[in-house]
Amino acid sequence: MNAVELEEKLIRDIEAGIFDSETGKLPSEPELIKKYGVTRYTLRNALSSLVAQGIVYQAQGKGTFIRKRRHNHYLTLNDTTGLTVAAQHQGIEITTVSAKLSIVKAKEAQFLPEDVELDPEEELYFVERLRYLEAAPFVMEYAYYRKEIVPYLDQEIIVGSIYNYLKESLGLNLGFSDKFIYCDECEQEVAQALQLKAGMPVLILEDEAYLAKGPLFNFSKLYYHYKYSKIFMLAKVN
Amino acid sequence: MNAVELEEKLIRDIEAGIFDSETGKLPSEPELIKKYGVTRYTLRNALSSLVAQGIVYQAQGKGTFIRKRRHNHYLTLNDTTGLTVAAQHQGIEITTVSAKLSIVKAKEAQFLPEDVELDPEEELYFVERLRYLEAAPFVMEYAYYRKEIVPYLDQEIIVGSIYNYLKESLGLNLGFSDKFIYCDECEQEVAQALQLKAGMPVLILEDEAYLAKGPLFNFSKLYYHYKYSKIFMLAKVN
DNA sequence: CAGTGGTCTAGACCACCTG
DNA sequence: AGGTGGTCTAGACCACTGC
Repeated sequence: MNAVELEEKLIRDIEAGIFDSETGKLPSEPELIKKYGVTRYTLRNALSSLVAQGIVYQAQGKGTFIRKRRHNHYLTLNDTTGLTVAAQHQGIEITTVSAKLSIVKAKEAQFLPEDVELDPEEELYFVERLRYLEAAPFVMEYAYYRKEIVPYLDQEIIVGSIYNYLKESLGLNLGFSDKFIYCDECEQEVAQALQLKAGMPVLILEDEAYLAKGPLFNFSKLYYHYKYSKIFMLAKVN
Repeated sequence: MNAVELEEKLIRDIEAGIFDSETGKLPSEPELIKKYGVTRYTLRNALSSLVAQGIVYQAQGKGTFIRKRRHNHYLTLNDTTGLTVAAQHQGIEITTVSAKLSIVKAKEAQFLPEDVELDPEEELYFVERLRYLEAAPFVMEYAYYRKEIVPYLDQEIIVGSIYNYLKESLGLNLGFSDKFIYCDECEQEVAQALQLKAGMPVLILEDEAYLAKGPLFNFSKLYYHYKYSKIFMLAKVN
């Protein structure tokens, strides 16, 4: 069993309630090592992933404890998953209600990445998507993909999961992404899509995504409806 | 040399430009191990901290590379530091222009933590602070501290770094904190403090902070001026 | 194929908490 | 003092990249 498998097994076991439900205490590391037949390295990797997700916390000298959470938020931001709709696991669905595809040159783009200088003549796919959370407008996305890295996109692909297509069909090895979060007054075009009024708040997420090998392949700007968007994150305190 | 010392040394060496400035490539791991006299475990811990800060990235089969960044943001959110003012390193200062301290019972609090049930009669310190970034109003903070864990606060403490006081003077062992980020329309009281108008956007950060041993000791709500607040974060892409 | 980072094993010692 | 998690050592094998 590797770290990822162990992590999934631990989550299942926690949800199944097989550990002490009174105190929320997990067995000690030596016991878990025996129970799951892994080394301490693998166990601790799996556990630290659970810690990062806010599922458990570890206290030196005491043990590992399940966290009781009553979170009621839609977006989760963390190291390993980026920004995800937490509620998707609970059956709440995101649907793409409109998606538009075009090709533009970098010099014509509405915005450019902060950290990478592009050739003005470079061709980019431009994807505009409006997505709903259940029946409510949730996010208006404007995304550019560098054509030299993502050679093909079509309408069918962009209504689904673009990242899955990049990984599965194109075999791209995705690496990391920079995210910038802020809020601003909503402009007319976005306001209309999200059924807001111009000047009302909107939560903006700028994203610059890189392949594992280093090059930028995608940069985008996502406008979230402020009433349905709450980002969750866990941090170590220093 | 331990992982933290190595991390600091690596940052100094990167800033000093001692590595290949053309490609940004660091020496390979075996070479760094020799150079700094540490084991691979320690080296990789230090490097993964640099990765989490967006200072370098690692590409399997290729090497470790320095990232060129031109970020222009004020707030950094990451695992190990929580939310920090990035620009502080560059001489931009945060000053507390007003700070008010009172004691209330939990049942009288303006808001309560999502994840912890408090005794309505429990006493809390309530700290209201307005802080400026240079000459502009930056953040209005409303923070509650559980008196049974933080037995003493006074005016002098709350104008400075409360967390430093908790660590250094009270010897508390801080653990982790949940953070919720969203935006909303600004209410009158906050608007006035931030020199905004009611209804304009405001970036809100809710924070629930726990000791290493597990108990909640602080929960707060920070209202950031939307024009000066941009949060940076780095994520692995799956 | 050689060199890179990614994962894992096995074991030691340290720091912290509780009784 | 004994048990807990936190850090570190030393070494092996795997997966990916580029020549």
